[in-house]
Amino acid sequence: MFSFGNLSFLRKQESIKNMQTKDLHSWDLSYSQAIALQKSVACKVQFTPLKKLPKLIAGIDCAFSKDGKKIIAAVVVLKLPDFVPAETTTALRKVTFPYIPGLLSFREAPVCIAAVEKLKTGPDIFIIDGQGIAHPRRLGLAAHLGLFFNKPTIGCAKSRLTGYFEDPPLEKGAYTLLKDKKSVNQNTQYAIRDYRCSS
DNA sequence: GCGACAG
DNA sequence: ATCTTGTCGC
Repeated sequence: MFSFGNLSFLRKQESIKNMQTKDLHSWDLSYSQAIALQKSVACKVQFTPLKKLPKLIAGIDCAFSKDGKKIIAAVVVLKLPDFVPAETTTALRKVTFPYIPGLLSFREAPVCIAAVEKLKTGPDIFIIDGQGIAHPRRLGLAAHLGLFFNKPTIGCAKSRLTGYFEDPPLEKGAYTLLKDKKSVNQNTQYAIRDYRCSS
């Protein structure tokens, strides 16, 4: 039986845009409730194209203390298009949530948010160390933070969480699709379910 | 029922 | 994530 905190912002799914950092600390929900809430939030996500080119881009990554009891987030803001460093911040929190594949947000989002809230500049877009919508419920850490910040985010994970893919050619701009089965069959479906029209 | 599984 | 050891490629 699991019981975890840090889920109130999902509880307030009807007002994602107004979520506050303080909302991240007060509720205890079960593992299955957390999953249900991720699905519920993902239902409401809509994609909107960028209207103008970003001028500031931020990168976020987390590290842990040697004893594993503290989590540290660092944010680096770069000016575009020349990538000149503009600002950096860090934040440190106690670790309050275990690592569970699919629920990384509840472990890393709070400290990431704390670090971003220290920024004096307002980045137009974020690159985040984790999956975005390439997630079983379309709500990886990067997608989650994108909703929280109400800004575009790019999930930049170092390995696969869900689905299968073939390595793309080693050429600039090359890509392959994430599929739902370990197969070279071209007819396999796209791995990332769309929750916008389902429960 | 069993394996897979971001950081 | 972090640590440690073993293997591989340049």
